[in-house]
Amino acid sequence: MRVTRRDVARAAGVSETVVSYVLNANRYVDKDKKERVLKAVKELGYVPSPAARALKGKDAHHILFIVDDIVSEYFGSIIAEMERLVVGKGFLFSLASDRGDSSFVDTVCNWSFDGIIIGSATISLNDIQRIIGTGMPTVILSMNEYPRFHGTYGLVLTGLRNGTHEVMACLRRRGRRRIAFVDSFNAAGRPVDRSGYRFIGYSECLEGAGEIVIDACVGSADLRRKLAQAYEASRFDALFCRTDRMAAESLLALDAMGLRVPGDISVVGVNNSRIAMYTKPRLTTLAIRKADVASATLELFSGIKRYAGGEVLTVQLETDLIERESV
Amino acid sequence: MRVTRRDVARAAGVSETVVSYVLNANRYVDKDKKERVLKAVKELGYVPSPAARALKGKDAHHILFIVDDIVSEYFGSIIAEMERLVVGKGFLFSLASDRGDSSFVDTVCNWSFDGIIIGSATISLNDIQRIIGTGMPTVILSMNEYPRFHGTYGLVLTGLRNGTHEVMACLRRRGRRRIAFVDSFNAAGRPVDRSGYRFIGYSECLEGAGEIVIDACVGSADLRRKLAQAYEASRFDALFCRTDRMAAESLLALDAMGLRVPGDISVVGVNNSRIAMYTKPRLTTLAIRKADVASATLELFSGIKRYAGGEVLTVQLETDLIERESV
DNA sequence: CTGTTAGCGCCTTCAT
DNA sequence: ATGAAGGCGCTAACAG
Repeated sequence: MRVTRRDVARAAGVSETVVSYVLNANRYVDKDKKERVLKAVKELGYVPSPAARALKGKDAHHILFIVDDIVSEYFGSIIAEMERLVVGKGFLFSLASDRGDSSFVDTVCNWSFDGIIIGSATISLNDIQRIIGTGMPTVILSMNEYPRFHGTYGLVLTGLRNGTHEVMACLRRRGRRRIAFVDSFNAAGRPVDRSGYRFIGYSECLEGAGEIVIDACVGSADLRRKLAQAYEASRFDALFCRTDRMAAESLLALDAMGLRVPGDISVVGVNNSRIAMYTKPRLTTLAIRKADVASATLELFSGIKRYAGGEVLTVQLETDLIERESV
Repeated sequence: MRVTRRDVARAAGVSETVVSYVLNANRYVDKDKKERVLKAVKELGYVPSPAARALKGKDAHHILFIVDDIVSEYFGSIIAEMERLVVGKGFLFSLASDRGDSSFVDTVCNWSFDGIIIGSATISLNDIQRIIGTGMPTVILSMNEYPRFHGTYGLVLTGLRNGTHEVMACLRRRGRRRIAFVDSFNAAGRPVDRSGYRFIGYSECLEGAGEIVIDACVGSADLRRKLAQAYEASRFDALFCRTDRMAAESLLALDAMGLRVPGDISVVGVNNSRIAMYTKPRLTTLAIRKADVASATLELFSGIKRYAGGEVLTVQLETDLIERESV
């Protein structure tokens, strides 16, 4: 059955308090007793109940990741990296997808997390503020330009803006001048978010050329239609796509339109996801350094706990442009 | 700050106990008071602390998913489905990847989950038994033939075995006779697991033809080499791959070998993941009904809580063969 | 150096 | 129909 501190205490022949002291290493404990405790802990496989710890306001070894697309492997790989970094320490990672309904924030606020990662581009500013307001260490994986929130929190700038500059430069080097921006699928089919770093980076590199934007499409058919339309109107010679998935979809669409990649058109995606390896031609893609994101985030969590003066701790990361066959 | 039951009680002008009674609906409470409580709850955005509930052994609204490959979108889509089913009820989904070290099981056992899903093919039988032994509702997403564990638990048979029969039949209809089985990547490069339903289904349909097996490869280069070798030896005319990813990798390898798909060789994957849409040719794939997996799992959780007589509750699901261009 | 004690927020008898 | 009180497992003063 469940093994509690009491069991350990009995097995080691000490009082329950001593067990706590040993495990939290916050009191000097007799060498001998200490060893007995450690031994008992190991033998019984004792792990302090996170629920009880949480109740006392202590670390719960619990990290929450708020995402907008659970299926995206982007989040999965970051979690995998973080897990690697804390393996053996008994951490638990949870996922919450914000599906527009703010009520999930109530839920979030009543758990105790050691860290909350906001990796969703669609979560409302108000909800972000509420989450930061709980006092739980929060870091924003910033894909967008955000206002300054109130309180202490972390900001990981993944480098998409500069990375996009690189993409654009690469495209230029290949002689591309009429570069279009392709947004992600979105059930609502709304216009591209101009505060996203990808788009900002894109528009900063237009060098006088007019912007060509394919707003969020509802599905493959819609994309196909809009792409054809845009080609008719603008004769674009390159596509910078918000994600690899969109780049892959675009590849299909272009193929259907009889356009050759990279012969006629260059295509670039973002994320270096598995998909990018298997398309034909293989995708050139802007890779976020996921391992860096993971370690930076973890460090920010402890940083936030130390300084709580209301400042925002920022980490700026680099990206890597992975050139494959599609440019 | 954090809003507790006490705040609600004060706001509604009742005692804390009444608040509990209203929320748990396990006592008759005066209509009027009840409404005041509900109103206060809504206004304050009160959510009972899961930590405190867990400590009392109540539902924690917390579900754990144990996986072997976090990056795989398979698990992500099942979680997404489950989330849809319980949206608004304040559920939290957590991920644990078993990385061979059993110590994570100690951790798992000391949390309180309302449900634990075992979706890992590599977790040890011993660990599974320990998890079931905690008494927390456990369901196994069964990709393999498993022994009978001790205790009450759920088993979701995703239908891979019959599904594989369909795949083989489809391949036969296309005139394929020398069908090879391609295992997943695996750092250890070990031989294919013959207790997996995919392999079982495969070997049941050999009809006298000898089996052709590509054991787990360490990476793309390894796969390429083994595939070439196997082709030399057996002149296979079809590949049934453990996952879409392996099918995609195989496509690349075959292309490098100068073999045409589906002209010379047919290729089939499993999972209907996004990848399958973007390869060239597009992948024929065996789709697991993820939405059914999600709902069956949730139902099993409540089933397990009701009957606790030591039986195993089983659900048998169907699959769908999605025929695209690669066969 | 170690044990005793008072909660953390909640649920559940037990009284009323 | 409702309130008081004990305790889930743990931590952190507070006394020895």
